[in-house]
Amino acid sequence: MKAEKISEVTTNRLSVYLRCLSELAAEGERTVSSGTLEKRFNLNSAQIRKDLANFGEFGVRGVGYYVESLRGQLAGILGLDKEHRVCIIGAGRLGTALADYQGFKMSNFEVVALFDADKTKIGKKVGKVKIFDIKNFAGVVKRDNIKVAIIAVPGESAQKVLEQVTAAGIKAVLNFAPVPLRVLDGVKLNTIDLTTSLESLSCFLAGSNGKNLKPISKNGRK
Amino acid sequence: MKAEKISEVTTNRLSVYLRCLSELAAEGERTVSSGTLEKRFNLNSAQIRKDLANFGEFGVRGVGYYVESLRGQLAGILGLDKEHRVCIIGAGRLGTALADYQGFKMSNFEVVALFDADKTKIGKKVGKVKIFDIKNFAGVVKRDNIKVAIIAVPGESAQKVLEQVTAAGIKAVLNFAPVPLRVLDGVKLNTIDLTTSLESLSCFLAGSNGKNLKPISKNGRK
DNA sequence: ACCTGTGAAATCGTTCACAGCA
DNA sequence: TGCTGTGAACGATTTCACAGGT
Repeated sequence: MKAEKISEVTTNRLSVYLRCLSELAAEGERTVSSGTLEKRFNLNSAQIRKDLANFGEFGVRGVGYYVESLRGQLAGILGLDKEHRVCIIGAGRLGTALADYQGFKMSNFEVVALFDADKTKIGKKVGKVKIFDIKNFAGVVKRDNIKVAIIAVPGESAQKVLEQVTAAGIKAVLNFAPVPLRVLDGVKLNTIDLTTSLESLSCFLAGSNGKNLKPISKNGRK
Repeated sequence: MKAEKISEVTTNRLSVYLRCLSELAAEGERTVSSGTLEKRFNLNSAQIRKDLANFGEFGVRGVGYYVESLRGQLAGILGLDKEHRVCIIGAGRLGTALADYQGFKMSNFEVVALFDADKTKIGKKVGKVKIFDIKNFAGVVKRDNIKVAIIAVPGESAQKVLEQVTAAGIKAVLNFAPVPLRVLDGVKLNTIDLTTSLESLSCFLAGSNGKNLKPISKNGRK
């Protein structure tokens, strides 16, 4: 094992492996080999082994991996053994839908606050989560020990909100605004860009990815 | 220009460039250089030029790119000049939130149907979009000329739904279920995996990515 | 026989650096 | 001079293939 930088694609796969293991555990499997994972979940077995080997020697030659044990290791590596307190900025459609999304529990995330600038929303609740004034952001973050922020505001305000978030000392941010954001060193920003995902489908349907590209000749304005 | 396979990361960036250009156009800029885009939106100028050069010679040496003209080219490449009719499968929280998400318009996507298996939901409407019985999937898809499907069902049913979707002839699918899915050749599947995005943040906070990895010694069971 | 862990090879993607055109 | 388009260098990631443990 090496003590080097692990790439993001690698850790993202760990997350996938963990879910596969949970499924196997639910079915009562005690051990699993990388080959079985390859066939069953169409992953690449060499890649699975390489990924895991970054963090230790979890497997047993001739046998495979012990499902429960590996599950625990992956949960630890991914930091899912501690609760993460999360806030959501933007109490619009997306923000409120996220606020009572049930899937957070699985990863030990707890949404504890919503923020908005709209006076008519402040003080209301979405499920159990109260909507606070964005002006009180830093105070609530400190008081409630919030470590993760989700940005669910329109693109125009995203950069400003991000700066507010990092100024309050938050180091992990999930962004849904479809704009390029600048972030300070030491802060982790993940963007989920629905627009790009959609346009990627559109591009596929238009055939612009595949082979046959028409040599669009010359630039527009002469 | 070459007539080769364009990678997904490349086309995803086109989508970003297009949004940057729209912003510049709104500000009245007539031309822009890759260097300006680099500084302003923190992109890499060489990469921008390479990406664009895959599709033609859009720039003018000594000048840069004509904003409006390039915008049109990119919209064409991404297939945004034609309307795409979309359905959403799963009328739960996520599905309904997506059904009246306003951002689809920007990319010329139109949500025309929701599907669910829950009898109590069928026939109701979310905004202007009617909820149909999933049993009538293929029929509605054909009748309404639907070309794109969004899967917003729980992980357990996602694979089955995907098979139904492809059986109905749909070739472009956006999936929100956090499970590995198998897809036929010729079908484009994009997955937006909220769980992985979150766990990536958690992993960062746990410090498992960075350098200092403890040499977790041996496999679990003895 | 089976399966992991891992160098080496192959592939893919990004950045550099500059020739050449406006 | 300013900027594009692009080969070449570099770096990262994936896959291969096999030595070695059980």
